[in-house]
Amino acid sequence: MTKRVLIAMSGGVDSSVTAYLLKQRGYECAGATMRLTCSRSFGDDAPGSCCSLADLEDAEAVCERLGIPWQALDFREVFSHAVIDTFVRTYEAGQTPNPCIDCNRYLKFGALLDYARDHGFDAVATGHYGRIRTLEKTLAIRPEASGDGQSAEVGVNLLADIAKRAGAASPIWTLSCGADTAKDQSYVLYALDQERLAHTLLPLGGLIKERDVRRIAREQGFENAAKRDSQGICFVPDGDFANYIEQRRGRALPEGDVLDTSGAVLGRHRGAIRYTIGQRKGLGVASAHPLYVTAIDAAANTVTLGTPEDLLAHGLVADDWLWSAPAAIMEELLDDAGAAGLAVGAKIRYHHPTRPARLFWDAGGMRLAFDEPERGIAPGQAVVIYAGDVVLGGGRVAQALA
RNA sequence: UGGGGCAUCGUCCAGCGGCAGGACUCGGGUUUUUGGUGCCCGCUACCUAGGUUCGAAUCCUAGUGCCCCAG
Repeated sequence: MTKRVLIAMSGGVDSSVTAYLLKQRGYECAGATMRLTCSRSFGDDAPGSCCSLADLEDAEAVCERLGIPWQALDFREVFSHAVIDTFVRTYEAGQTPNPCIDCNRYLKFGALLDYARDHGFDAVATGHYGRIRTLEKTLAIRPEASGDGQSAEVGVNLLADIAKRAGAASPIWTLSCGADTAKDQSYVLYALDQERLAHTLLPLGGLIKERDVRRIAREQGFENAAKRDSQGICFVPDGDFANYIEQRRGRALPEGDVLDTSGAVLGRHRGAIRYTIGQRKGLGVASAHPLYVTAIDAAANTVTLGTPEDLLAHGLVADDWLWSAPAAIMEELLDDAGAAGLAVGAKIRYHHPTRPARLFWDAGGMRLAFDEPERGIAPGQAVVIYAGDVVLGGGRVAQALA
């Protein structure tokens, strides 16, 4: 029986090629474009936002060209609550949010996936650069998998262990890095659990964007073949998120003191939300050496600056943890690992190397201890753990540990 | 107001007779479906007035300001 797939169409190149590839493979396809922001009339957003009129037209045009149905879905309310509110609240708490993570979790693989399954679709597809396979297949192709030495080795053992513990039960799904290492998006997809992975297709995972995807788009005559990659926060097209938050709150952010690590006042800041841990630019404080934001105290409304050394941390506590790998097995593995911790690779931010670490299951949440100290661990950001290039799960950084 | 020291980019320092150099800040760019990091490019300065010299930020004199020690 032909599988029915709902494709999340942003109007960009990636999702367009996604639709084309699935059509080629014989899926029964339909395209959907989510309307996410609260512009006054449908699609009057500035260029660069998620659902400008031009983007909607691009998505519709591609579907028309492919001969598949297209629809726009109004998800503004979910987006506002699940993504924007969290974004604002996190900043106000002195932390640094990653709205794309929430958007994937609650929109693309949340509301959209729910909608799809409610409407007779078997799966949702997106243009993300990540690969979903069965664990069996992942283990089979393991030898040629690239990796960063040690953690890749660790990964093989872990994955084999998971397979062993799972026995011959229902298939286990793995989420791996995209083949295009420059575009890999596995980090922002860690909220895809087994259930969601079973109903998700990422046909671009094995392709290289500039080499393959754009070529296919050109060959198919897609208008958006040369369209720029999206970047920045889609609901803040001009990138001035501090101003966005001020607008949304209806008042200016209070000024506060900029301190050094001893507590001495170095200057003033125009709102603590303008800063993030590890930030160097825009501090307005001159010294013999560059200074970085090492702490943000929302309650005291202060920003503390220090040296690169002050940014080093050996571990972190994460909350809001989600397993991409089978949860029961992962928890069993953690229990068995005990005080030694579970050896994994950990990524504390997007576009950052995976670093060897040990994972512990503490009372309050997950704790990670890095083999070598990490720089600039920012609360609010996602930490994603890997076995080799396979995503095991992730959470939200609650606190860095010295 | 006795003695000593210092006055150079917005900030901190280098240059001590031959076209003023760096770091930090700031601005721009690049990278990036978060923020940040990184990388590239750029910006602005010799306290004032005389003098010595072919030539002075650099030497001399005076002035002004600041600092330290003696009070």
